Amino acid sequence: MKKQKVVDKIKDDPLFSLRHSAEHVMQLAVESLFPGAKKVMGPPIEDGFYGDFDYDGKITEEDFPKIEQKMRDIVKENLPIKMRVATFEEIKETFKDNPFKLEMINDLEKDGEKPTVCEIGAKDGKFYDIDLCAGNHVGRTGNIGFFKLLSVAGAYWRGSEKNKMLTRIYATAFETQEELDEYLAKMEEQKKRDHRNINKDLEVFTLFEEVGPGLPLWLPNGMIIREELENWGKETEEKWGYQRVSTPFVTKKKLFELSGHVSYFGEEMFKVEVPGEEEDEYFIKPMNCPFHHLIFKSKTRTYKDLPLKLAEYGTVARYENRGSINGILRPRVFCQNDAHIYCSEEQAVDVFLEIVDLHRYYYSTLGLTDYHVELNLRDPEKMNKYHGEEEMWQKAEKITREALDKSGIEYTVVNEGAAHYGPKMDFKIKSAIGTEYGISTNQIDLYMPEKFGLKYVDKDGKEKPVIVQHRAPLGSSERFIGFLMEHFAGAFPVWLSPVQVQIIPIGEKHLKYAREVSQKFKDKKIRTFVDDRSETMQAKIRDSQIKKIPYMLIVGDKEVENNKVSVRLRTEENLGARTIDEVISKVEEMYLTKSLNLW
RNA sequence: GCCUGGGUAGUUCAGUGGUAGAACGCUUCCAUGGUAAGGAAGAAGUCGAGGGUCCAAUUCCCUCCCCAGGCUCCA
Repeated sequence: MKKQKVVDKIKDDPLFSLRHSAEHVMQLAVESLFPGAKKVMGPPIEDGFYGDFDYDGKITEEDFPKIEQKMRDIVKENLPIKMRVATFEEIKETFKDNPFKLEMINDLEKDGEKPTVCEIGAKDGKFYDIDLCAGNHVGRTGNIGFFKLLSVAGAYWRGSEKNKMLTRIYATAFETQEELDEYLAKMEEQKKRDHRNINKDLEVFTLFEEVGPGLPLWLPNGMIIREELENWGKETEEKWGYQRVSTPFVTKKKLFELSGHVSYFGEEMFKVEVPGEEEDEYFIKPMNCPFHHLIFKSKTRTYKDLPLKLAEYGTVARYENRGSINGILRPRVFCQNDAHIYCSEEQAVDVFLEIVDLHRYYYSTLGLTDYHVELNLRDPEKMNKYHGEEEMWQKAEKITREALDKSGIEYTVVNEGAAHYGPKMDFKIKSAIGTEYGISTNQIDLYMPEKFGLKYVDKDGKEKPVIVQHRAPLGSSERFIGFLMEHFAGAFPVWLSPVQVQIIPIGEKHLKYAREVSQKFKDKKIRTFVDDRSETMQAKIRDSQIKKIPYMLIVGDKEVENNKVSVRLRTEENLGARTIDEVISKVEEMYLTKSLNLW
């Protein structure tokens, strides 16, 4: 289950009351079935609700049927659910054995809020219950609709790993059985779309325990996608005035101390043992930034050089949390579509605008339309974790906001996600099935020039440049391709398809002709294969469909005789017999224009 | 990292205190097909790794490794 937030607006949703009530019923059921289990809390979330319990024993998915049965029993009782204002005295007494509830009650009291409670059932009723609750309920337990428990998980109290871990049960509820079934079907679809599932048919990457977690090996198909994408990135950057550089993947600790990364990411860096150099610690680079700064510094730069755009497809290694590794979406080694832009303060807004345009170009080419920008500023409660002067930060924020406002792009402000050296502008993209991914991050940085002593010669003396730090519209090749696998459900556009044309000879006697046709496509650098297995045509078509190969060319007696090919698209469209030249020019056109269409 | 569940053939999975099965895939042979699975035979497994209990462990227990789903605030 994906992380979901409780948004204020869903409180108006009729499902909110229903799920909120269902959650209370779940609490009742769990408390009666597992003596000692204490409810802590449980809000509705976007797609359902969850309940957190303080319980020293184990609740597993095997227990779900009996919890659900108990819930149905409570539903049958059709008990009233009522809200009322309580006194702090009363509820402190009620929850005297529940330290988590008491903590919440104390917070309420501190904030000067009125404690409201909801009561389920009558005092002499079977399921009498009182709970601290902000309300919005359906009137009776009989109205909680159709529900299903989904999964059980551990969750830290208040999300901090220093706190006790509670048992969380995820569930969902809808007004009708049909809606519930529809939701469950959607979940199934999401699972099928998971890039790790798609990978089984597409053979993009593979993982080995002996290589290590989060360290994917790229298979030939994956490499085709990756190189097409990276070449596109390089060509585009060349057109947009970037210069390519390359920097070593191992470096002394010193460099990252200078950039301030060691104190923030020290634990997330891979250390390298270097015999005979004990006085210097070496690391595999977790980012490319400091190297690019040094390249800027490698000679005298003048205002005429600005904006200087240094680009690198740089492979970096980060020792990510074991639990957050996920296929190629979150590996430990990945290749960034990275670049740093050095410019004057006056140029900064325009440079930023150009970056927004670059994103627009990339995403519209790929047909990605559902995205927005998140502007991450400093967390006002943790101001001490950021480097640099207040004035510098304000300037950086002003530049970023001005650029975003001018660009007309939709953006939201988040007060906590800034990098330690500057505000962040992240692009969040939704895949075709609505899962949101943080793909690209872009930062403005007035701090590093100071740290690295970067200067350029202006008309009247030396000035500090502004750095647009780490801009990466295509993110990392790993995550981007993982995202695209889900987005396209494996059916990549022609230019990214590992095999673009599959030639399917009907019988063995058509093999020679099939190979001749294949060569004609290969001459045009179209990725073409002949399925020469001794299988039926139907089986070959089926296999090509599963691999989402865009074009299937069937050749049999008729085609050989007329010097044609029968074209079947992966959309199951049958275009009938066509001349080879027509097909080649069509495929070539779709390939070269990076079209999202097949014909 | 922490909680829960899992790890058996390339893949998906079944199964058992007496060292293993299916389907798909793969190889070979037969079949010469007309738009999503033709047939047969065969190869393929240190049952995640190490330790313990036992006459005997893939199965029971412990440790570790790997995989999956969760884990800010949000009554």
